[in-house]
Amino acid sequence: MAVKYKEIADELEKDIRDGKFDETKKLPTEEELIKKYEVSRNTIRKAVTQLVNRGLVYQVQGSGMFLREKSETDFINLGSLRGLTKDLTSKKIETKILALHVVEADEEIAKQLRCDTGTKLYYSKRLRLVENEPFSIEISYFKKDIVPYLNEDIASNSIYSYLIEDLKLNIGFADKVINCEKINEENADLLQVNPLDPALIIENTVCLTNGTIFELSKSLFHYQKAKILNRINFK
Amino acid sequence: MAVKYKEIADELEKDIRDGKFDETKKLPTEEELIKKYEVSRNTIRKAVTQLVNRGLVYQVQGSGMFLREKSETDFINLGSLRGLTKDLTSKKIETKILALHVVEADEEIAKQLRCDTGTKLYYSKRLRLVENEPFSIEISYFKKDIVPYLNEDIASNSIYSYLIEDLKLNIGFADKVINCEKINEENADLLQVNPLDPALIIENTVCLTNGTIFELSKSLFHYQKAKILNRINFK
DNA sequence: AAGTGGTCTAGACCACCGT
DNA sequence: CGGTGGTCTAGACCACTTC
Repeated sequence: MAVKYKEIADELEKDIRDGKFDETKKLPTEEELIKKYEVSRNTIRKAVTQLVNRGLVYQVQGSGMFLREKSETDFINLGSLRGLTKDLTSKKIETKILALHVVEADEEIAKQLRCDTGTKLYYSKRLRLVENEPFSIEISYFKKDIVPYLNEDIASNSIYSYLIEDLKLNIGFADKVINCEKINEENADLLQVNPLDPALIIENTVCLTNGTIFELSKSLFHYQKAKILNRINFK
Repeated sequence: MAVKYKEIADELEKDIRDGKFDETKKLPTEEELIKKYEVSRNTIRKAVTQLVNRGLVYQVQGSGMFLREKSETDFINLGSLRGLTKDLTSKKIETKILALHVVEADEEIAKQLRCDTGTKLYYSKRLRLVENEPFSIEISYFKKDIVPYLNEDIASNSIYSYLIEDLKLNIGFADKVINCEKINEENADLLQVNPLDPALIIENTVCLTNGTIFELSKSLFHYQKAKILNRINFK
């Protein structure tokens, strides 16, 4: 880390989650935070901006910085990097690997990944279970030159933890497209719903900080169990 | 406006949309923008941060500031304040008002709006048509003390334009919950789909900058016609 | 090594909220 | 009016990319 404003943001986030400001529902003033952390005002403001972007805090000019109401837990957080493992912390999550191997990009995938057809990719298909019940099906393609190695052990846990902590990938931004469809027979079977029941779908295109696309994924969620939460700030 | 960094952000956004940087797919360097707009570096950086948050640009340390690929048009943009009218600019949008009147908050709504039961609210139910076909059903509750007046004429166009430009409301942040359900008979009829077909749903709780909740809405989208786009930045 | 973005500081002045 | 956030400046130094 070693970056002050991020460290302060993370520490404040922890304090917020620990309920340290629950009585007042307010953060200390900028002045107080400046003294506490011994940094300049801009650094405090940058840290707080992080909290605002994370949906934890809102600022009112002339009045103070307030906690947003705690969001429902157990929702899928669109803005969070890692997937289920971090979103549904209170639940038991299991992963069943349905497929994991190297493939070559066909024309369609190559176009979406902005690479040549034939480029080597990891293909994975996983069934995620929450509290022992089928929750989602996740199909992913990773560019092999960026993710050179993947195995069942890694894919059974959080792939993203591996990408970030082990491979040290710098993940920058993503496009997410959400819609819903009638589910097909094969997937209905996996999610234990009826064919033609709805499925909530997120298609995800993920880029490194330098702009390179490295992952394409499609997740199908159980329509009765999954809800997506997104906290938005205007201004 | 009168705020420099927002003005610069808006001007740059316009330039981007006008294709002014399409050849290089890069913004001018910070140095060049500082000279062009005659402001300090921090002001330029704040303006660019806006563009990053809007999903238009990404920054690469040591290299430059690059345009993100143009997103599919005709998607519902989760992050945008106004609704369909701004998202699907290329399309013909019509609104049919199914209900619009003042009601008193029942227990359930009062709880969600953090107000007393019996509080006066505007209730509206609208059918939105895109290119002459049913697209979504939008049900909204507005606190009447914050939105004192609403009529069919306003609700036929963009309610949000009215709230912002006429009522000068300062809209701050929102919680959006997305899921999908089987549609009921009445709504299936309106959207011209079959009962039990899927519906994509967004439930929205909107607050002013001072933290007051003023709107609650639920939108049901035609499952084959609606896609939601969300551009996310990590870091 | 030169170019370009990222972090941090110190200080000035403005705008808004509440008493 | 005092307290608190919002905008803006000017300058220093660091980190990464590119050649």
